[in-house]
Amino acid sequence: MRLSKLIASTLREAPSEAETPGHQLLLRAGLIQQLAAGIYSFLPLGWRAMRKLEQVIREEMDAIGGQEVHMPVLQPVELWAESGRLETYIPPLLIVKDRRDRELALGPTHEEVVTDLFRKQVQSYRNMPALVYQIQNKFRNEVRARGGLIRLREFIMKDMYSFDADWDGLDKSYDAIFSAYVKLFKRLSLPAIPVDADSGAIGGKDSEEFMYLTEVGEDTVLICNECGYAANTEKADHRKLALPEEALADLEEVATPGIKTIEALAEFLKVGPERTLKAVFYAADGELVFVAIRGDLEVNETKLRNALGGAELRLMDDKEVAAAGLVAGSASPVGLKELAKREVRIVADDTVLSSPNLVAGANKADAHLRNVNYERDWQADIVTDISEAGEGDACARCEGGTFDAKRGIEIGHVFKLGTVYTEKLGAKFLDAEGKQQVAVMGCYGIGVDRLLAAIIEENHDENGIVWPKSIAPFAVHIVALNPDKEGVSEAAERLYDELRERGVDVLYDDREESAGVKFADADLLGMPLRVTVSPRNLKQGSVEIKGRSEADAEMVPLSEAVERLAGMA
RNA sequence: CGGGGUGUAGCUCAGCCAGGUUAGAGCACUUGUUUUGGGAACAAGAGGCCCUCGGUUCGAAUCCGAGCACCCCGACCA
Repeated sequence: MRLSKLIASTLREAPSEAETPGHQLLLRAGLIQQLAAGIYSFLPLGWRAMRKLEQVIREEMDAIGGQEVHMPVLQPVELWAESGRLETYIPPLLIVKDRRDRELALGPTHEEVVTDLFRKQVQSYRNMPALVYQIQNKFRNEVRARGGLIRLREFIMKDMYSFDADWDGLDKSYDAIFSAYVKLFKRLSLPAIPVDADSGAIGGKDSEEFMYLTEVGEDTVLICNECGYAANTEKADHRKLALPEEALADLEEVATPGIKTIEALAEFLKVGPERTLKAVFYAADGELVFVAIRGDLEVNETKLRNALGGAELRLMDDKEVAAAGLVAGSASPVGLKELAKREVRIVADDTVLSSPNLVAGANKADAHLRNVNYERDWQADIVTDISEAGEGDACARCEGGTFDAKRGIEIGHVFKLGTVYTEKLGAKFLDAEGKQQVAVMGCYGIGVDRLLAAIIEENHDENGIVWPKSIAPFAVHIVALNPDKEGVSEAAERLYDELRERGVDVLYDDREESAGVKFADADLLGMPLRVTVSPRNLKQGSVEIKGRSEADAEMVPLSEAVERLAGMA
């Protein structure tokens, strides 16, 4: 490719929309162009990198027996009704109507479609495990796009699905794909670590995310400084402070004028926040949910959502709380259901079971209750772990370890789905005994655009991108200085042609630009090898070869240049 | 959806508060001359529905109202 003909130009200044170094480089190097929030075009260089990246992913998926397919973007909503996700999938599906008013969802993921494919194609255990994957555009009705390619509304995903004859088989498939991911990220020069994760709207049991740790990440990962246990905050198990056992004391109302927060309450009554009961109100699909949690803990909305069966959650504001006949600053589960003007569900964190004599609200302003005890004074509809772990909290997986918090980008996610979809959609096969069985499923995603963004975030310096060889848009970048002088242009053209004949991907800077501009662009674009052809070098019968990450260049005789470069590329 | 911010040339921004000639700069782009090893110099040019709609006014990029878009923080996820 001749740089003079490239339909994208480099930018000296990054558009103001970009904040992270990676996003700025993506725009400055002319790899992508935004069309709308979370929707981007890939320009020639960006698309070449994407295609190479896809190819590396394909090789790793094929290596473990993956079979590439291509499934439709348009998915009949009836299929989603069959799996039960038409109502529960959050955010809601993007749905278009065809000319006969039939509703089609733009696929945000393909569990339903692939399960349908499997049930129609595979009838025997002999064809299993079945590993199918595709690399394809996904559409999500995201609440908020973010960070360039980090969070998109339309994006490219590599999604693989495994179908096994039994649960042991699923474990094996999962492990094989897990290992393939480890290998893949290593090959891409990207340090990514697996962490425990919630399975969210996809469903299923075990699930791990591959995180690239970076300050610009949007997820928070907790890592135990003792045992190494790593988990997304939405999933992390922490050891909550245990309170000493004590005899239950009598309920007692105390005046707490103007006290509305746990902090103020603890201060006012001279007790630790762990001796208080915090009340938080949520609207869960319109239903009023009262969450009771010890004052020293925070609500983990993912855990809460799971406890409520996947409802869409929203914190209620004080007005809504008041409209329900309750007092936001002094709410209490004691006598709550009698007082509330509408149906209310009470969800309690499991710490309430072992935390005696707490201070809770009195359901009226300026008053609280002492010695509130679960069971005796109030009961919840659901009692489970709904508290969020944070930095410094004790790890539940070992003795003595505490969590460090890190930011990360989730570039891959693997799930053991089990039989959630295969049962609903009737994906059955015959086993060795001729008995009908339901297939056991797993799914494994990689966000390809996001992966590209992470690779750039990880592989750049102050001058630009430093492409890993495996996905660089071009292997060699020829810089011709003073192309109109002393045979420079001829030598550069010949090098360009001969390298291409050898199958090397070459970018050729044939523009009439000053040396400074050309070198700066070469650094910005970041191809692994730079060859400088100039009058000065040609006088010695040489060209200059420099690796993008090397400090110094090497003079190589012109006659050997093609051979050398072809060997290095 | 809640909170914060921004919309003026391809990009970065000034002008707006205190309304008043043909709306500016730098970068990028075109032409010419001179340069030529780390974002050159000079000269000449092209390029703007000042986000949209409505209002106030003799007159609106500027003031007022509504809307839209984009960015950031939270809920969603690859």
